[in-house]
Amino acid sequence: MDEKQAVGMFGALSQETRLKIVRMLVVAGPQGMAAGAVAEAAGVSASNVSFHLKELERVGLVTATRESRSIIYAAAYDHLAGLIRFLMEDCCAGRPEICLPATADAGCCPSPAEA
Amino acid sequence: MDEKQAVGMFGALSQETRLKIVRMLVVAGPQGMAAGAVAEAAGVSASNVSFHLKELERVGLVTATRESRSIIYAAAYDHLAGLIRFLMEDCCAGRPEICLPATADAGCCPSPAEA
DNA sequence: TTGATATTCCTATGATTATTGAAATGAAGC
DNA sequence: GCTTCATTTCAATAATCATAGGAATATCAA
Repeated sequence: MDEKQAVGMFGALSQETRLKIVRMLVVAGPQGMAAGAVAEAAGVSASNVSFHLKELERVGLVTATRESRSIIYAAAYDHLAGLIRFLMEDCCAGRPEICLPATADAGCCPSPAEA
Repeated sequence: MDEKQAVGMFGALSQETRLKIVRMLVVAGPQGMAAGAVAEAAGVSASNVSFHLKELERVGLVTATRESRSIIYAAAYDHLAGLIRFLMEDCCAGRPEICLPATADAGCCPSPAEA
């Protein structure tokens, strides 16, 4: 992950519809959702969701695979992880006590206490 | 953290200079850096760094405190953590094995293996 | 107060981006 | 081959944002 990639990804996430889409796909899991289902769930037009999905795919936040008539979009978990890692890189050099709460408890990571 | 806040934060991070600044401040730790030092390190003009620092402060990614003649900017670790949590929210509902790598190993979080 | 330093405000300009609807493409079933 | 369905492309418009330089403000030292 380099700076330009990260800027592109953050830019993709800095738009209400796209952020909503990514969060939906993150919840949807690896099986993903069809473009039409995304459009309906997000409440936007087909052409508009296509526009945004393409942008998300361009920056690497989602993947697209054709499945019969539909195109299935799924969150690119590895790239999401890379983005977070990039943002917090070297945060903890010498000071894990500061950055642990910022990274560890992202909703599912077992905290040091329970681990 | 609501959607609009998150969109604002991602928007703030979607600009090369601002992303560079945030990453510098994340590394700098809670003591932060003076605006002038940030400008020099980022290689941009004083007015430009002021513009970007203000935007970062507006969305809550950095904090500003006056210290004599200088204004010290520091990363808002709690809000950064909130942003990451918001993005990955409910990712792991039922599937921690998918989302753990995306959140746990953000550069400093002890992996389950070492914990 | 005067001078020096640090930061911010103001104004203008150029560039990028979101949105829409209609038309076009690609895939599947009859 | 024709029809239907899902998605994408195209063109035009409106809105937002980055950058620069110069003026203005605030703090400290002498």
